[in-house]
Amino acid sequence: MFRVRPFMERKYLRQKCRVCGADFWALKEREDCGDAPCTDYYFFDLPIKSPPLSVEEVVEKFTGFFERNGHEVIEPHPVVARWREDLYLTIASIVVFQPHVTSGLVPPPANPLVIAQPCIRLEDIDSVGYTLGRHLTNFIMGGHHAFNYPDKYVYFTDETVEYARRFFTEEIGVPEDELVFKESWWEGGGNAGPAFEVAVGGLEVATLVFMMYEERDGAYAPMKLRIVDTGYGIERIAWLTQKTPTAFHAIYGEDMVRDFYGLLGLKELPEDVLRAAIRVAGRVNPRDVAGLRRIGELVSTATGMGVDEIVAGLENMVKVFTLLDHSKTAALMLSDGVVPSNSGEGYLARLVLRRLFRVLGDHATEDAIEKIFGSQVSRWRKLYPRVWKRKDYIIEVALIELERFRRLMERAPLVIRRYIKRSKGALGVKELVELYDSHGIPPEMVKQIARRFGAEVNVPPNFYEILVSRHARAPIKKKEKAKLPEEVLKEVKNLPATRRLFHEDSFIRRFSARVVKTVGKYVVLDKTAFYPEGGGQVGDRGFLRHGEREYRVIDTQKVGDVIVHVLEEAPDLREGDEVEGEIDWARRLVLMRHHTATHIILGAARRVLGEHVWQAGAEKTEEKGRLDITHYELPSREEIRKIEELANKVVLDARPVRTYFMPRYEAERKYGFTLYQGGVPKQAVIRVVEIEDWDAEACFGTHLKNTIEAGGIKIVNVEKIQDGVVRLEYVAGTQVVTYADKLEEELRRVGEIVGGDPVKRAQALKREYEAIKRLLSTYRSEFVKMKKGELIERATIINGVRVITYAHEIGDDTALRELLLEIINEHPDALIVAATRKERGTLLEVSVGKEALKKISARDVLRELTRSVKGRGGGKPDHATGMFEAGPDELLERVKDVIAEMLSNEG
RNA sequence: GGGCCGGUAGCUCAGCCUGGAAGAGCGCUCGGUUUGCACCCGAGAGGUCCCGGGUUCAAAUCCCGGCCGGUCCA
Repeated sequence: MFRVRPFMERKYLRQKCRVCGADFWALKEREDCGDAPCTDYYFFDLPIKSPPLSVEEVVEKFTGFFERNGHEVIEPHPVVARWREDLYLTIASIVVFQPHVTSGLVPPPANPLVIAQPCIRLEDIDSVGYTLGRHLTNFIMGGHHAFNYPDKYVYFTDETVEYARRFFTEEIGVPEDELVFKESWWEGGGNAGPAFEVAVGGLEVATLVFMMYEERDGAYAPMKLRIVDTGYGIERIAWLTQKTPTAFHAIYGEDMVRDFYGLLGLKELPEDVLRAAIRVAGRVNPRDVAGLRRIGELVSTATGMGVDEIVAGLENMVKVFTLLDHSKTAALMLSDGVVPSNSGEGYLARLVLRRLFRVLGDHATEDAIEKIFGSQVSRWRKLYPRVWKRKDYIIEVALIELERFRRLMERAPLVIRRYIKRSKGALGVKELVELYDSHGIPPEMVKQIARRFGAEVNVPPNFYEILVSRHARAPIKKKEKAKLPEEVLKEVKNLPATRRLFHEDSFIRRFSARVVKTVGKYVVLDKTAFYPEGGGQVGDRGFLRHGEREYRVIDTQKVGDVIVHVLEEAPDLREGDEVEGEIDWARRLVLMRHHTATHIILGAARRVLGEHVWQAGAEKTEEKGRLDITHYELPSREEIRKIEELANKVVLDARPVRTYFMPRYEAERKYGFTLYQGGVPKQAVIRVVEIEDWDAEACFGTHLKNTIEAGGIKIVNVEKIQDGVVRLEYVAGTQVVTYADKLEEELRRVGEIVGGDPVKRAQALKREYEAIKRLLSTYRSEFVKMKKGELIERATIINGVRVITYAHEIGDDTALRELLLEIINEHPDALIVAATRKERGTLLEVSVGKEALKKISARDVLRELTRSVKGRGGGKPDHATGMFEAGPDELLERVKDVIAEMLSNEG
């Protein structure tokens, strides 16, 4: 496998690395495999012929070379992998072609092809900066791909290695002696295959993967396709040619690095120190906290600078590099329309932004944010015009997130104080984990703040491991539960595709068709106008008729390309029978209106709120349409009104609604990825629903032929269902009348109840309610004053205790409580028992004054009482309650006897 | 999509673990004091303890379900 033709022809030697033991190929004999960490970086010392190239120039060189060699250049895709259900971000160029192309379902847009794909990988986010540029969260992967089908071979290992050899030697001017191909094995995303890692002077510059296996039932099996999957590190190649001290200098340019140092008020290390550092940086294990220290020591011996000074300088450098890296990643994500939130790709965007704010620390001002993102969008204007175009959105969202972050930080001391109090001074690992996990406060900050409250905190070095172990892994992919019984699925799965009359003409309501199969009450026809549930549109209902018999269709579903009618009862039908179908047209028309309205509203929302608005879910029922969109705040009344206005304008414009079947890549080229609002179809040819000059989406559903048929659209509800996601609900056509009717009726009924104009009466009632509350409290205190005197007079003094019994009949518990409290406060020698009739019996409440407490306890009174009377009770010595079956008068008599007896025993 | 945390006066929160009569500070109103930018002193108003159910003699407190907010992880 690894003995490829170019190696044989050019007499490369297969050797073993003395350090890592890997097999590799090179022209000359050498000790190691030429890749960090087996060797230090030494590419600065190599005579590389290419002039210094910027990132943009490397992209041009790369795509140009492969274009000249028979590859078609493909435009890069967004960094947010909207076309994939199992990934949030584009982490490699091959991702663009997964899973449909790699599985063989869809042909590639060109073959072979070349692409310079911006990618985002957050796995190594903790290492950014520490490795002086080896780890980045965003990078451009130059990929040339060839897809070899069983009946169509393009090229494989020999040509791939030869292209790499020629690109690096001829285009970049790397001396061939220094080109090392290390044998390797690559696996990921369910695919695997042998690979070469290409290294120059310690720097890995490309990986050549030969994908030929796929995971099937836990083992690797040969794939139908054999795919050339290459990844050239565009930034690393730029670094190689520029020989700047770090990759960051090569990517962003000296000026921008200096500017970012300035933003943090920091100064850069001298160039010779940086050069000494980069030379050994390949050895650093970024997960090891002591890494920088070790570099410091190594560099100190080489340059004579103090270790502490070097380490401090390196730490500052890490901050600046993190800032550069994260702000570019965030800008890329936001420009692709990601809305920060607490789930999905929105969370990833928030994660990156928050790390950026933390690095900024006290420098995290509005001004700094504007400068940082302003300079990123300018820097990448040429390579990523769309980032430049979305500048305002990027900055607006970054500022909103900054504000959120600040609020979180303001809250932090309060939360930490609570935890200190709760855990009695010492914060343990459990508290630290909870503070981070539930409140987003990292342990370093906890430590700092806790010190102010005088609490010491020890952060375990493996804190993040502990954290990770707490989280059980869950698959990203949400499984859709089957709506049909298992045996039906099995029986129906392999039938020929049902002809979809509803796609030929969405206005067909009657048709005749032939029965293909029946399983119980499930019927498959050779063709049908019944729309099966999908794309958020519910399945059709109606009737199937056969001779004199009529069967009610209660739902329609699909299994692959087979459409299944769900009948109310098992029909008397056989294969080949001719049946007549009729769909519930009134219902279907409403569904079509709501479906087309959904596309209209989405278009309006994108225009009013911005292009980051993306469909996050939708449902169309008979009652209303529902559309969840990504947006960073609840739209204002004004914005909603504008969306509604715009939507109705589109309705009245009478724009044609057209549907086409189109090859996937053609549709993507024509309409962009906004096509995939409602999800990604699995076919090579997709169905596009286009509202003229307004909206185009890949959609399976049934639509009106013209927007005017929607009649009108009214948004009836707006709510935030999750951070970053807003739900719009709306009705169209006759449903608008139904809705208005309902509102009118409700308002009428409210008016009837309050007697008069609802708004005016409600205001008056509110005022009256407040007044009555005030009046009630006046009456209460009057009542208490009056009753108090009366009860004191009626008291019987037994053994120095003023015993009072009282049957409370007015049903005001608050008044009673005030009464009892006032009596025992004013007369400490009082003991009062109040009885109130309740649904479940009689509630006794016993209150005892301070003096009387020396002789008798309320709890004991109840305990004694329960010896002779049926009931239960308890409480404190000065206040107790109990529930009894007997009536108030009888109970009060009994309790008087009990108290008398208790007090005489006492005396 | 899942885990965790929170929801008590206009605001910030205590009380919840261990059930027993609704609390503090700020703000507000009134009175006193004071020419000093977080004045001071006194009095007062202000509550659906998120909602629903359960356990209990008794629930802000315990249990179950829901809603809302936050946060971490996919």
